[in-house]
This record gives sequence, C-alpha cells and structure tokens, in this order.
Amino acid sequence: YNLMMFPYPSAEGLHVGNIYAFTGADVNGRYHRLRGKTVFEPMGFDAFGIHSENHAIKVGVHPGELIPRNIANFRRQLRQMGGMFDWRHELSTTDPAYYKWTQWLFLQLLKAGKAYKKQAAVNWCPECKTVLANEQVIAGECERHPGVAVSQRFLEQWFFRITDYAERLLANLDDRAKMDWSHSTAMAQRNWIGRSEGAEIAFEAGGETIRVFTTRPDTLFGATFMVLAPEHPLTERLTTPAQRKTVEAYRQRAAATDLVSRRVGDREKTGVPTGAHAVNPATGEPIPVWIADYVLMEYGTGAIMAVPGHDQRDFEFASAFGLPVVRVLAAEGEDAGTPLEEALEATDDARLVNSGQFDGMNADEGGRAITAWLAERGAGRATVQYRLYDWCISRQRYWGPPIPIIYCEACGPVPVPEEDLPVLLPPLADFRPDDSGVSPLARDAAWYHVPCPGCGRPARRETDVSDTFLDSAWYYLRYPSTEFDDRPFDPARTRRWLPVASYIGGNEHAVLHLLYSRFLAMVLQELGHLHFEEPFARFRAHGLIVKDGAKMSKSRGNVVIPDEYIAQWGADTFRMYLMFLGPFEEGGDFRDAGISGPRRFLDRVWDYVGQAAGGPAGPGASAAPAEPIVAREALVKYHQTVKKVTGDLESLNYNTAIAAMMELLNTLREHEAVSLGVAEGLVVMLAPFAPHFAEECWERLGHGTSVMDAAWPGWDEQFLVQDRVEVVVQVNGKTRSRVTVPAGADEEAVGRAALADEATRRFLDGKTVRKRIYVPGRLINLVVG
RNA sequence: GCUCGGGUGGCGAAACUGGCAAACGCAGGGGACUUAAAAUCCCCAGGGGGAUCUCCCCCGUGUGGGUUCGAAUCCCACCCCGAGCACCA
Repeated sequence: YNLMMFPYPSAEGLHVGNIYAFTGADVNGRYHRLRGKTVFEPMGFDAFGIHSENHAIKVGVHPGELIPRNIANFRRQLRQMGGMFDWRHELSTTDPAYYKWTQWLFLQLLKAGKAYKKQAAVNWCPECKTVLANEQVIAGECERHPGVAVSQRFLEQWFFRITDYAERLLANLDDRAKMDWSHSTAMAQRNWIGRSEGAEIAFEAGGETIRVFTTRPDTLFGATFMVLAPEHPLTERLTTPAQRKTVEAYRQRAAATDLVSRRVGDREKTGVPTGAHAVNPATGEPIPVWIADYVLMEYGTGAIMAVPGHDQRDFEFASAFGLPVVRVLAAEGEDAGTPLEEALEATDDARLVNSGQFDGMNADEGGRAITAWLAERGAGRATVQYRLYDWCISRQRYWGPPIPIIYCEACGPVPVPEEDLPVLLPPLADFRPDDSGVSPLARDAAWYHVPCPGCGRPARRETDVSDTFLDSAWYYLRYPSTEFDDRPFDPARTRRWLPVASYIGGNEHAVLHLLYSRFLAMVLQELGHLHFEEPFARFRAHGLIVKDGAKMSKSRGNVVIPDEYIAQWGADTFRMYLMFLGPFEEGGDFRDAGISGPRRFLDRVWDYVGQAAGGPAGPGASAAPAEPIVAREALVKYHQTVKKVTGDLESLNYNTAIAAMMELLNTLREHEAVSLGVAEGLVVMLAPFAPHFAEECWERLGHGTSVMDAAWPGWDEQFLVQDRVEVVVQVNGKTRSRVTVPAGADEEAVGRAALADEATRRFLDGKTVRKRIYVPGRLINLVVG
C-alpha cells in the first residue's frame, strides 16, 4: 500500500510541490512493483473544507460546480505526470458515498463516548467567519489569513477526546515496529503532545482547596503567592467582599480579550488580588491569592503556585506588584540570602536553600523528596500533564459533511440513525458564512426542520459541518474498499492492505492530519473495526520545493506551474529533474537551469538503447555473464550500479541513484561497451523515474510486454570483488601516493609495497617509520618521527 | 526561550562505520564538427603559489578550541539559516 497525501482541489491546479511529492512516492511504488510486489497506489481528492470553499467564494462559483471542474483538471495533470495510480479506486471526500461514512464515524465516536459537546472559548477567524482548530492558529493569526488576528468566541462545539490517547500516541512514536517515521515528524508530534512530569499540589485557602500543577515541586518553599486564571471556578468563592468589584472588572476585561493576545508571551503582566490567602503546605505561611491572565484555564489546573525566585514569569509578576521573592536554590558556596535580579534557573550544582529539612539536595532529589513528603500528608502527588487539547471538529460553514445530529426539545441531541445516513448537504445557492456564528445550513428551512428520530416531534438539525481533517483522517481506509456502498471499509480488504506500508507526504501535516489519523485508528481498533492501532507503518516526510530561497506561495508570486515544463521537456525529464535536485527528504530550490542535465542523460540512454538493440546480446540483467564481450570495467560498473541503485531506492535516496546511473552510462560510453543485457538492466532501473521513456526503450529492445512487468535486475557479487586493489598511502596522515596490491594482501605486504613506492619514499626521506596504521584494502598510514 | 534539522567549489550537491573532500549534474572556458548558429562529441575546471611545465608544494567542508596516526564526519564553546513548540506553570 503506497500512499501519498491526496490534494485539495481548491486552487488552479497542482503546483510543482505536489508533483515533487507525488513523483517521489510514485518512484517508490514503481520500484516495489518491479521488485515483484503487488502495489496499491490510489489517488483521490480532499475536496471538502474551508480551502475549497474560500476558493469558490473568491471565484464566485458554487463549490458544487467548481470543485468537480478543478478535480477534472487535477486528474488531467496527475495522468500527465505518469503516476501509477489505480483510478478504479479514486475517491472524493465530497461524494455522498464517502461522507456517509465520515458521518458514520462521528456516530461511532459518539456511541463510544469519544465525542462530546461543550460550550467553549474558540478561535474565531473574522475573515473565514468560522472557528479554527488550535492547529490552524499560527502565532495568533489565521493560517489562511496572515495578519488577521484570531479572536475569542463562546460557542457550543463538538469535540473528540484525543487527550484520552495522549500517552499512547506518545509512546507508540518510540515503537519502530509499529511506526517507522521520519524523525522530524515524530519530533513535531512529541512537541505537540507536550508531556510534562511534575506534581499536583493542594493549597488550603479558607476552607477551599486550590490545586496546582507544577513541574518544579523542589521550589515549593519559594512559593510566595498563588495565581488563578480569571475564569477559574474558585475565584468567586475566594474573593473577599472588599476585592469583589476589582476582581469582577478584571475578569470582564479578560473575557473580552481574545484568546490569542492572551497568549502572547511578552505582554506586561496584569492581575488583581482576590484578597484571599492560601497556606503554603511546606512553610505553613499564608500567601496571597491573585488572578491574572498569564495563567491559562486550559492548561494544568488553571491555577499555579508562583515561585518568583525561579520562574521568570512569576518574577516579572512579583516585580510589578511588589510581592516577595524568596530564593530556594543556590550554587555551591553561594550565600542563600543573595537577592535575585531575575529568576534563577536550576543548574547541576544548585542546591536547595531556605527549604528546611530539604536544604542541600539538588533540584531533582528535592523535587522527589518534597513530592513524597506531600503525598504522605495527602497534599500532593506526582502527576503528568499534556499540552494536547481535545479536537474541536465543529465548523460553522457550508462546504463539509453535516454533523449527523438532531436536536429535540424533549429528547435533547439525538444521533441520526445509521440507516438514515448520509445526511445530504443541501444545495444552497447562498452558502457564504456570516458573522452570526451560525452555519449557513440553518437558512434551508426544509432541510433544517425534521421530525425527531426518537419521538417524532418537530426538531431541528445540527447545522455545523465537520472539520476537513475528519474527512482526511480516514481516507486511507476507504481506498481499498471504494466499491462497497454498504460498509466504510471491508474487513477482508482492510486485512489484505492495511496498515499502510509506505506513506509519503509533507511535514506541514505532522501534527494535524497525521495525529488525527492515528487517534481515529486507535479508537476504531478499540471498537473492533480495525486489527491495528497505528495506520502508517512507515512515514517519510519529503522536503519542500522552494523558489529563490522562499516557499512557493501565490502572494509571493513564485508558484511554479508544472504544465509548461512538462509540455516543453516531457513528464519524464521533469520527474528526473525533480528527483535529481537533492535528497528527497530535504527538498530543494527549483531552478529551471538544471533541467537540461537529466534531459541530455535520457537522450544518451536513448542512443545507447538504439545501439544495444541492434548489437549483440551480452551479459547483464538476466543473462549469465558468459563471454565478456564488453570491457570488464564496464561490467563491474554495471553490477556496482545495480547494487547502488537498489539500495538507494530502498532508502529514498533518489538523487544518488540517478547520479549512479549517469556514471554507468558515462563508463559504458567511455569503453564503447554495448550490451543488450546491460541496456535492459539500465532501462528497468530507469523505469521508476522515467516510466514513459523506459516503456519506449523496452519496446525498442524487442519486448512485447510492459517494462513494469519486467524483473528488477540483480547484481553478481563476482564482479564486485576485485583481485587487485588500490591502497592509499599516507605519510603522517597526508595522502602521498597509492599502490596497487593483490586483494587480501596483509599489512606486511602492503607496507613493503608502500616502502618500495618511489613517490612515498621521497616523503620518508630516510626517516624511520615509527608506526603503521593499515585499513585493509583501503589505506595505509606511515607515521615517521 | 525550549526542541529538532542544517551550514562543503560560481550553483544544486556527493562522501559506507573516523580513512583519497568535491562523485553526478548545472553554469563557465577551450577544442572538434558546421558556410554559420543550435544540437552533438572531446578536453579543462576548489583557492593560492612554485617549477626543471606529462611536475610539485601550501591552504581548503560556518568560527574557535579539543580528541586521534588521521576529522566534513566525534567532543566542547560560539555564529548563522530553516522547521516545530511557546505566558504550558
């Protein structure tokens, strides 16, 4: 199962970046097919979603009309680039036969208690006029509208409990047997899940208990005040009558501030005291309780113990409001009373001070000891926190699968019965979102008002559609089973093809699509629908194609459309050029200057094939190397190349594979070594990169069947072992000469040969050899005094 | 700030596990072919210096140190570029 990320057909067509990614994946698929595997390489279209809808709004055409048009163009380009796609299994997420099952998935998660609804502060993009997932908010701005600040709104939203799976999602990343992934992608997921070890500590405050999470329990003695998030539920009960007005004003101001600017880290600290005091369980001292918006309700417990001596944010807050700073860490020999200019970080030689019986311990020991001490008193315990949020899937937009829920006055939210799926998206003429926060779907009265499936009384439909990432979180499950309309994925097909053997795609989806897909697979496995929990056995992130050092984007005007290049140079030359540009996993800078290199190479191969087709058959790919009718050097090069190219294709090192084939051709030409067998082997090795060209060559070489049905060439080790080898001679580590010795010569023999070598002798200059280092068959280093 | 990548000729890059730095290609120079140009083919090509000119020396993989017989590769410190995360307690 050779999977690549299906495109969203929103723009004018595929750009060079898509072609690059798909070509790299297609080379992989074709290689494995030539190795004798049955390769499934499907293609489809991620055609729902905000990208597509915004494009439709911009162009002024209904997406229901525009998207099929775009898809037709994409299909044309995909055929042109020569991908080995199985079009019988094409899918589009906008097809009711597909999104029926997207809705079905929602119902399965709902049944399993993994979907829930809550009123939540959400990211609202005033430009998209919809809620964004946290993943779609980049540095406080909408990912699709740079410069547009995302604001805060409170809406009832559907969420998926991805946080229940934080530990498993994290742990599996280290399990190579389950998932062999690009390092960078796994790393991005680790960051996103954001695991922190620490302690939960209870502070008593006038009959109430404030729980905090801290990663630094060792600094407990330095906690001189506490801070609650403005939304913290305890705020109301803790606030003293004298402070009520101040606190209320602050809370209202915080609520009006959008989520985004709340999270900008370098803002001036603001906050107000509640008037209440809590007791530091370590010191027994009363410490004031404040509220401030630098503490976030969404993380940890929404409350912190503030340790201004050893946390920079707390230090800034204490400085702004004149709160006491106590240091509880000091370097060896440093005076525990020295005042701090800024928060002091824990270092290896730092020891606890001002911390009673824990004085003298380092931060780690102290943290463990204090946590244990708290646990004995029932005031704390070691715990783990994750940065991951639950996945908000509600979108107040038109172009998506309606969430299959019906609201009834009597029964509440009722799932649409599975036999009534799909809930079809009504064909709305005016599908534009407005500021109301209500999806455009509410405007279609006939669609909106339905009888309750439970009691039959008048009810109304959920008007939100689901996030595009839900569509794409399971498309790989659908591909093998596209012809079944009575099940989302056929069990036998699924067992035959899944998990995906190779998935190649961009790292921009490292924490969105790739995390959601994993989560969904885990849930489906628990529910007994799947036999695996990790959907992608191998994932490789390809690099980015940039232009003039910058990422291609419409706003920069540096997007390269592949069509003209394919028209001018041919799809195969273009594929070869892209794969030759640099390491596939690193990407590269698109320059049209270099494209003539691969073209010249293919032209020369064409000439060589012409000669070989007319010439005598010789040893090579399939034939036994009977008569060396061509120079032995050429044959050796051939077998070396087969081995090199095979290894490089396994590891996606396409650029060096192409370079090796170029070297081979250069050697063949140099020795005028024309051989049918060698030509055949070379053509088969070229087939993954230049499939149309290889097909023509194959026919020219006298074959009546497709080159894709040929066998991958093998190499003969007998050509790889040489009877004489060249050994580099170094004197004091500098290369001075080289000598040719019989393969397997021992150190003594090579040493003698080196000493007999005239060029070497000049550098020895009569001095005695103090030491001799010999790397067998490679190098000898003579150290002279 | 934290976490990952990366920095090698004019350019894209290569270099197995510490063992000939620059393979392969682009651009460039010279030559052959041609009335000419394009295409094609052959040769040259990291920098500097020397020479008895089919030869030799020195320098050279972001910077500075270190380990080693030997470092693009390993270690320490720093600089720069890219990506992810970020008032995450």
